[in-house]
Amino acid sequence: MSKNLKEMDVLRQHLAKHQLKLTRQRELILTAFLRQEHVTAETMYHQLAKKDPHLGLATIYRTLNLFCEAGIAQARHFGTQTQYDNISHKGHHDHLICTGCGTIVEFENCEIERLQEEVATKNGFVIQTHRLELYGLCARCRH
Amino acid sequence: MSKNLKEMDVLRQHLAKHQLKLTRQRELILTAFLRQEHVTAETMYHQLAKKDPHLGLATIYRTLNLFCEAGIAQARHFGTQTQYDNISHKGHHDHLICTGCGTIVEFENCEIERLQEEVATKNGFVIQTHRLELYGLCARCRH
DNA sequence: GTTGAAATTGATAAGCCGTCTCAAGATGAT
DNA sequence: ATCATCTTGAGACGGCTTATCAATTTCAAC
Repeated sequence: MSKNLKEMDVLRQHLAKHQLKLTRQRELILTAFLRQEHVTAETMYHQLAKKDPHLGLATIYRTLNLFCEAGIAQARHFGTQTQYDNISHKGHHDHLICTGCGTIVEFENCEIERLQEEVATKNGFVIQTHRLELYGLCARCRH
Repeated sequence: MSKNLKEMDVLRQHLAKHQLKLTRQRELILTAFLRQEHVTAETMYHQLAKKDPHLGLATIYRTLNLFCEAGIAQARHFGTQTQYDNISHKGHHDHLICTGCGTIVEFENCEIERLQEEVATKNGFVIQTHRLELYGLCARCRH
């Protein structure tokens, strides 16, 4: 629970700094968001329909984008949809994707991350986020 | 020119294997495509409007997707649009992307490639292709 | 605790990108 | 040259996201 409080404080500070207000909806969406690694606006819409049937889809989009600006979430385009990643879940953001059956295996490799930083620095960049996807055939699909 | 011939052969083989036909439009689009590292359908549409004012946007989308299936191009979602990358530019298919100004710096890092293979093998995968994008701010946009 | 200016919400319209549809035209095996 | 088949172009369509706007909520100042 202390973890959620931390994120809530980040949000509160961001709101204060930009003259925005803390609403019931924003609290509700943040709490639900922090329970998962990555979501789409649509999935949150369905998840939260039980708790608040009147919560609008537009509000969810607006709020998730707000989280991105506050540095709590990170948007990522996956296929045709936008995934919102929970930044506090470090690691496991890279994907091995089987082109045969569609299986997705998440992995993390510190050495690769380190080399990425190295490349960025060499080019004068400061990395905010990254995306690494390896496409291939899993053991089963190779037969 | 020998390089273009090679890609044209790859396309020809793919077409033959799938009972598809080599059309004037496909040749035109391939030639223009091979001159660049990455394009969007929209930019090609404008570029080619001079050579063939009647070339439709749908045809460009269809053809670029065909190139992906033939292994000549690779689709990548950037922001709200889809970028089609020229795969024949070996060694420069990884990207550093500035979230400020949109600048794209291409790079290659053998060590990262090696580690990717390692991760894949460890998980029973054989890599066919991959995608690595580092998002951040370039030196200029950081001020 | 009231008040009131300013921000937020929900519902829906609008927008954007990419795909689908289909009649007209091009291709290429025979 | 023929003709079955594939392709094209133009616009309609569809999914995802953002914009619009009247009604509501928040919160700082009384």
